[in-house]
Formats: sequence, structure tokens, C-alpha cells
Amino acid sequence: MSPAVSSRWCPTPEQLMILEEMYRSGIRTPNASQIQQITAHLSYYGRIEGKNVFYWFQNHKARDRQKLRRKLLQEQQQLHYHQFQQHQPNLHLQLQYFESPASPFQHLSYYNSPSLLPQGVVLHEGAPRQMMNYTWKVDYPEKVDIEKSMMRSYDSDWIMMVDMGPPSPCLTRPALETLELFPIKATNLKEECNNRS
Amino acid sequence: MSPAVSSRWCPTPEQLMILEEMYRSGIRTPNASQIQQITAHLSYYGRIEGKNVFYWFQNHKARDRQKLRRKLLQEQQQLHYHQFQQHQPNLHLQLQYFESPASPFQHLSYYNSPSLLPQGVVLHEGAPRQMMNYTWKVDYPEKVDIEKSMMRSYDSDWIMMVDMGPPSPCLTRPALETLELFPIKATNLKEECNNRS
DNA sequence: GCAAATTAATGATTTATTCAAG
DNA sequence: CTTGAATAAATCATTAATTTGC
Repeated sequence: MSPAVSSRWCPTPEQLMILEEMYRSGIRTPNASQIQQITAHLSYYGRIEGKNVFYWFQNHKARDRQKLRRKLLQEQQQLHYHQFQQHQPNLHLQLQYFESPASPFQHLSYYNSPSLLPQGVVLHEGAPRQMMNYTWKVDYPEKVDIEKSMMRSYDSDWIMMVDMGPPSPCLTRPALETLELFPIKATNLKEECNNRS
Repeated sequence: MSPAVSSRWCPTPEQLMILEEMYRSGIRTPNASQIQQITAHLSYYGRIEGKNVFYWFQNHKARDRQKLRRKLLQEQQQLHYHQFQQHQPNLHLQLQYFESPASPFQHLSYYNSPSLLPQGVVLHEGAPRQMMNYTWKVDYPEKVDIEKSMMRSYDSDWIMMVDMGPPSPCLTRPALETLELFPIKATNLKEECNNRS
């Protein structure tokens, strides 16, 4: 029981800031390529993996929605409470979610440039995590080491990641030219009310 | 609108048979390594990708649960109907799901052998799918083309795939040696009954 | 002040739902 | 109607905030 280092990714302020900026810019569900890029970019500020980026957006989006939902619901109740039964049809249920308003990307546009047919990305695997720790030889059948020339016809873009085991010492890069840090908008207005336990 | 070939994976009988056998053997949520292996194996019988395997297990597990749920619910109702209010406490709610009974793997054991530290798997990327079709240069920052030696310390095991496009002509291979099949065991049904439309 | 004890956030997984090809 | 594919919701688990007793 000496985890030495944290078992889960802990975003640095810079990484967080950038991610949030991207989110604000409209990015919600980055695809594999985007994730790779973002990961590459953010890895400069500290250890990070594609799945971290993937999960971050998933969670952020979900919790954002959740927050909105709650807020609206609350407002609804307010109305019900104060103005007595003066309810809008069914506004309180199901709000529409829109990926990106219009073209809010702006300075983040470089994350959205047309595909340059990225060769390939090397993924590494290791010991499985959960239930089975088997692993057979991972020599890929002749089918896989196809070339880019072939790749192109494929417009693939999956991702797929799975966690693994022992984390290595956190080598959070120091440097980074002084990003002025402004009040990291991490304002999570705890506005919830599910009292657990 | 002439996709030339099907837009989605269409499992060959052999692939399906093998997948089902694995499922019966207890495999439910294969990890990245396993998926890679299974994919490799099945690719012999026709075109297939990791995500197909991933999704297959996801869907199969879910629909299996769903089926059971429905059945139980139905039985419950039967009871209610016929035997009049003679209900078991709350049996109809929340039954436990267990991944693999004990060691039901048996002849499928080769899919569960201990990790051999698979070098790496080459993933390819291509044109994004949905909302943004940008793609910048995918030259990975010096951080990524690390060697396996280093890899190990990383606790990754993600996989990250994303769909692809035009499937190549289905080259269904024949054969496959008769796998014996035995009973399922998995369950997990939570409770359902949402009759849609 | 300072830890142990609680509680709130949030990273990581799993499960349910939805969409659409066939 | 079945089922591959994709997304969203729910849940689990660990870390950071914070509260509290000394």
C-alpha cells in the first residue's frame, strides 16, 4: 500500500486551463485524432494520456449538462413554488444539447485543421488491469502492419484505451513559460443537494 | 449512396460462433490486450477490427441482461397473475451479476495467459468522422515514440479506436475447429420494463 | 496550527439508451 | 426486428477541500 504516486491523472493548472478553454471553444467530443493532438500538446505541461483527455471531455460535458439540468429544474420549482402552478409545458424535461454553437473555435482552430493523414500512432500495451491478467503474444497478424498507403482508404479513427497498472513517478515538467494564471475558472459551484449517506 | 460495401461490420458465421463461445466461456469485458488478440484471431475469418469485438461484447452482454430481465419480469407477472399476490420479497429487483463464475475459461485459456509485455500495437488514424474534419500534423512529440522499455512503467493499456470507413471485400475464410460450448452463467439484471413506443 | 474525519470534486468504468443499417 | 455503432447517464473510486477536535 504505497502508491508512491497517484494512481490517477491529476491535471496541472495549465492543462486544465487549456482544456477548459477548448471546451469553451466548443469542443465537446474530440475524435481520436484530436485527442492525440491535444494529448501531445498537453503532455508538455505534464504527464497525460489520451484517455485522460477523452475522459475529461466526457465528464466535463456530462457534468455541465447535469448542472444546467439541475439549475433549470430548480428554477422550475421556484416557479411552481412562488407563482403557483404556473408551469411551462414540459420545459423542465429534456433540454437540447448542441455541440458547437456556430463557429466558436477561433484561435483553437489549429485543432481542427483538415486531416493530414497521420501515419500511425504507436500504442503500447501492458499488463491487464482487472479480472484477467493474461496476455498472449501480441504479435499482430499480418493484417495489421499495413502501410499508410492502405490506411488512407480506411477512414478509421477509433480509439480505445484501457487502463493499466503501476504508475510511474510523476514527472511533471516544471518549466513552461509563465502562463499568467488568472482565476482558474474552476468554479465548481457546488450547487447540488444529493446528500449521500 | 452506394457504399460499395457495407458500412458496418458484418460478422461471419465463424466469427460469430467464436465470439459466442468466448462469451459462454465467461468473457464479458475483454481488456485491450484481449481485444487485440481476439481481433487478430478472428481476422482470419474475415475483416474485423478491435472496436467490433469491443462493441460486440458490450452489446451482447447488455442484451443478454436485458433478455433475462424481461424474462424474469414476465415470470414475475405470471406469478402475480396466476398465483395471486404471492410474491417473493424483492427478488425481482437487482440481481447480482458476476463476470465469471469460477474458472470457466478452460479451452479458451490461451486468451488469458499472463502478459508477455506486448511491444506495441500500431494504430492508424484517418479522417475524423463527425463534427470536425480537421487533423493536424500527427507527428508525435518526442514523448511518444518511446521504447517498450519505458512503456512498461507507464500504466497504460488503453486502446483507442474509432470507427472507420469503407470495409474491404469480405474475405471470409472457411474452417475453424469445433469449439465445444457450455452454458452461460452471467446475469446481472437490474430491472427493467420500459416499453418504448 | 495540524491532522484525523468528513465532504465535495472529479477521474475512471460500467451500464443504459439511442440511432440507424440491413 | 435484430444488432452494430455511438453517446449519455449512472456508478465507482480516489484525490482535494473542508471541517472539527485537540
